[in-house]
Amino acid sequence: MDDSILNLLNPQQRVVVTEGDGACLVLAGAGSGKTKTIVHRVSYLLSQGVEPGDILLLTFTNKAAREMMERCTALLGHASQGIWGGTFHHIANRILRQEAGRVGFTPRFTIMDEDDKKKLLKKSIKSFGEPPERAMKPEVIGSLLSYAANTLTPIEEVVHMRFSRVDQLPQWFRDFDTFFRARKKELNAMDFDDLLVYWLELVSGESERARAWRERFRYVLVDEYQDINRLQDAIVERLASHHKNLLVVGDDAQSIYGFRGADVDHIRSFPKRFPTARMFPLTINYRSTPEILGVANAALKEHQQAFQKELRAERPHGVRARLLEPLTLEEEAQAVIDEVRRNQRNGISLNDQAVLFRASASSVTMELELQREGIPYILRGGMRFFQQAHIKDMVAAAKVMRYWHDELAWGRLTELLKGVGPAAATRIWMVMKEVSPDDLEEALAHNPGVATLLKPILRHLKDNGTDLATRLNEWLNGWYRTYLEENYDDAQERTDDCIAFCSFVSKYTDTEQLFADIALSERFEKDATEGNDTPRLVCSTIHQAKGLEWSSVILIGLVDGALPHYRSLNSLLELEEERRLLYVAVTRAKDQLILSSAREGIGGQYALPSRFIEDIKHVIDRPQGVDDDGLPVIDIGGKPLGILDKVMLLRKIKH
DNA sequence: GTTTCGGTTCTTTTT
DNA sequence: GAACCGAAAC
Repeated sequence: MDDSILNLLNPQQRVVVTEGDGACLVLAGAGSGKTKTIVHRVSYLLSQGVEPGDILLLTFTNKAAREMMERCTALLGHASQGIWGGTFHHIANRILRQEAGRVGFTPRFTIMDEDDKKKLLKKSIKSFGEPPERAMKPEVIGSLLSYAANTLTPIEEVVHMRFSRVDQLPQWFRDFDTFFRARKKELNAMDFDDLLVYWLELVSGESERARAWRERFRYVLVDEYQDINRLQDAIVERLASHHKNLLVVGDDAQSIYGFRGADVDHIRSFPKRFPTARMFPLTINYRSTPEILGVANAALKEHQQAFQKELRAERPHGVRARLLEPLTLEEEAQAVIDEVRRNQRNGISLNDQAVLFRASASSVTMELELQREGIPYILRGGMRFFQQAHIKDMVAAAKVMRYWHDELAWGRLTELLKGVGPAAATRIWMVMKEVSPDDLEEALAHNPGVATLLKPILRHLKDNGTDLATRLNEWLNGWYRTYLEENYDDAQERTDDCIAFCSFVSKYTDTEQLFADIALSERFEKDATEGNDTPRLVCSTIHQAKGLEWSSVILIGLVDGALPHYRSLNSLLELEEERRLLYVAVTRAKDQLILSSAREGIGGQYALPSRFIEDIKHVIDRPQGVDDDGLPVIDIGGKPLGILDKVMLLRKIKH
């Protein structure tokens, strides 16, 4: 390897790059050049003669995966081709497409998103029988099953811990789990958890293939390791069990995926589980000003950390972080826009600014105001393109056109028809599943009822020799557009989305890849942002912002109920995770950090300033003229006012 | 037995 | 908005 490249690294980073063999735990604080170090490690391995195909890079979110692979390409050019890199789910999909037969699926298995899974769960519960002794929503049942899968805990145990007094429930869950698994195999459909569950199955045991996969990757590197759950950890451990080169990088202060089974304990216990493991701290922060780091450190002051690491600021001093305390959400949006505009005047491009929030709902008002003011933005998080009902209808049509025998897709499509509900949809599927497109005529002749119902859409679904995108277009113009017009008042926008979807489809020659990319939301966002170089303000959830950085970061919705989220308030563990979310948000900022805490919460409720403000108030500037409740100072003489009095008074003043 | 319609309630975070 | 529930309509 060229020494000049090594010289771009600090001594802490360099030692990871050149001595990262065996089991290694890199404790990388926010902004300490974590991704840079991984990418250079890869570069170093290649320079030592390691084949690209022998390296596996794993992360958790699409964004982080894309960032990592892009930086590999930037540093290594075409030499990076052949490296296995992506999210756990992405790599699982890639491997399972080759090996599906070994775990009871065919290579064309479909991937269900949360909605599909919920629907199937509901239907399965109906046919299997409700849980005894207690009514339970399908979501709850689903999340218990998912938790069990992701933590490698027997479902009975999970249920027993959660509902200790009900003694038939664990048994019911065990049987239902078996039933549901079988049902998914019957449908040839996997949910997100299954991708990991079957990947683990594939690499476990003593079969020839399992052993081959365990020997497949000489070097396994995992980024954001603090977000790993037990299932993923088991996969990683197996994959590295032969060559034993496992390098994990993470920061226990940034663990924010507890809700999907992630447990900081994995990173904290890494040295115990791999006794030969070496630890490498990366403690120099290159990203943020000392002022911003000060806020980050203050936010974590009360937080229990296993690995104490004093993050050192490398950059010179900048401006102090500021807190805005507007009354309403409109005022908050307006204040944010003022800041954004001021930054633009000071030469900070929209590209280098971000508005972050805890929950997508917090962004609604923000979005409206941005639109009104004509500020270009991209929204990350919340309802994604492929999750919208009309796009899912298009996908279902595509699946029927392509695969024909797809029960879920048929169900979705037929229920769009007038006079078809769940019952008729099942009847139609019973006919279609026995029939191939060729002998369709005959089957329909035997089932005139079904034939009548299907008449409006059938001719669009039959193969006519043209490519998928063209056929989707015909289906859209021939029938679906009319359906949208009859059912939605925003039919035009939805139609436009469908047209965009058709052009997306036309870029693929490999349909399986197309459907996988849709299910894993891989390519679309990249696609949507390509070829459009207008600078845009990023509006993102904190989760989606992880690993990214901007010159200016504005965190909105810093109120109790949003951050920390009200559903986390009664669990100490979850509250800690909320605190880490604040830490992640703060450490995204390079030069300027603005926090905003409006008195109006989601749904017009009165909102208190976030309890976390208490911990950071000495390192931020609070606005003048605001009292401890975050409200404008009101003095009407006489005795001090309580919060409620003040709110009532302010309402009056406002109107 | 089914579908449709109208009113009600809620809306964390990601793969 | 959109998912859900109960009641009316087919």
